[in-house]
Amino acid sequence: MMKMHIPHDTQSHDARQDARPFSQILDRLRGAGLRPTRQRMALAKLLFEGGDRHLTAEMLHADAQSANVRVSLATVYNTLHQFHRAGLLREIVVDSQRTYFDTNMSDHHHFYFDQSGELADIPGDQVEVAALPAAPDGMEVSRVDVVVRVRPQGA
Amino acid sequence: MMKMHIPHDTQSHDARQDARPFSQILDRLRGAGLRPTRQRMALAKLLFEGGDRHLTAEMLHADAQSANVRVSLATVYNTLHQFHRAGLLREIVVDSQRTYFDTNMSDHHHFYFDQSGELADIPGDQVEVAALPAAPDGMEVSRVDVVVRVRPQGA
DNA sequence: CATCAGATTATAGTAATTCTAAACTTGACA
DNA sequence: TGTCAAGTTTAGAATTACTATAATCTGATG
Repeated sequence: MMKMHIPHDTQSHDARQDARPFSQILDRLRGAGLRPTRQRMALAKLLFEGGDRHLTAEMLHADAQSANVRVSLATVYNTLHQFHRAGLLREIVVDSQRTYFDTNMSDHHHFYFDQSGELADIPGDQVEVAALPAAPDGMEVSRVDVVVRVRPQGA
Repeated sequence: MMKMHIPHDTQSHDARQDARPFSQILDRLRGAGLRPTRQRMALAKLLFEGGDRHLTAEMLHADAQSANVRVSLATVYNTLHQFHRAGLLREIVVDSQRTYFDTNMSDHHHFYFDQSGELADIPGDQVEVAALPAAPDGMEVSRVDVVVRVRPQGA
């Protein structure tokens, strides 16, 4: 594998292609007061080079291992939360006992497959919340999450 | 308090008034193949006599203690899940690490107060999901949950 | 009122996550 | 470029919310 010159979008970029997204991440990290360390940059690569992803800390940790990036699980947790605070990731709550992070920051909602625990994006324009109540006194809406739970037909 | 003959719906019932809601619960439990034991009936009383409530297992357990109902935490967990399966409670996922149950079974959505971890019902007609995508192949929608996350103004 | 499937309980176990404290990097500055 | 404080990482312990286990109890049925 990996021998032919196939044009693809996630692997084997040249330096030019990498430059744009990574300087963006670098800026974001610096802006958030986070040093661009080896671990953070490696995790960022794993997170943002693969298109839209939904993953848990354990999943990212496993990813890192298979990519021969040695990072502790504690660092994976820290990094996910830091990236979240820096506005690079979205946190999704669909399952108590498991926190998912979404690399897709655009306005959108989710399908949740109850049996498998998997998540899928619903493009933003396919869900429309037509009416919303006023936020309670002294409060403002920080986000509206719509989760469409699905199960195999007839289950 | 509690001295006048005010028509009310949740507290200080006489036996006649209790008969209706509790025979309903009794029927539901029997229908679900669950014996109406001392513990289950006591928890049902705590759950359904106080109007609409959002609570965790720990909260219900604490409630039971203060009402001098001795029930183990394990039984509280079992009972909440059984009531949920029997269609008496709704399970709400808004916070990884904490499962809430809602005694309000009508069609409605929720406000979630991020700082305090509290939940409030939004009446069904105040949220309107106007457009929904088709469920993925072979799947059917089991539920649509809308969570409006709020925070103190300016936070 | 004896039986026994079903219910309850204390306690141990588990999974996800967070904490801790020591060791290691990093970036700024001499 | 060497030094150092501040920021990071790490292994492992701790915590939290929940589930499993196995012994004991209960209550519907005959």
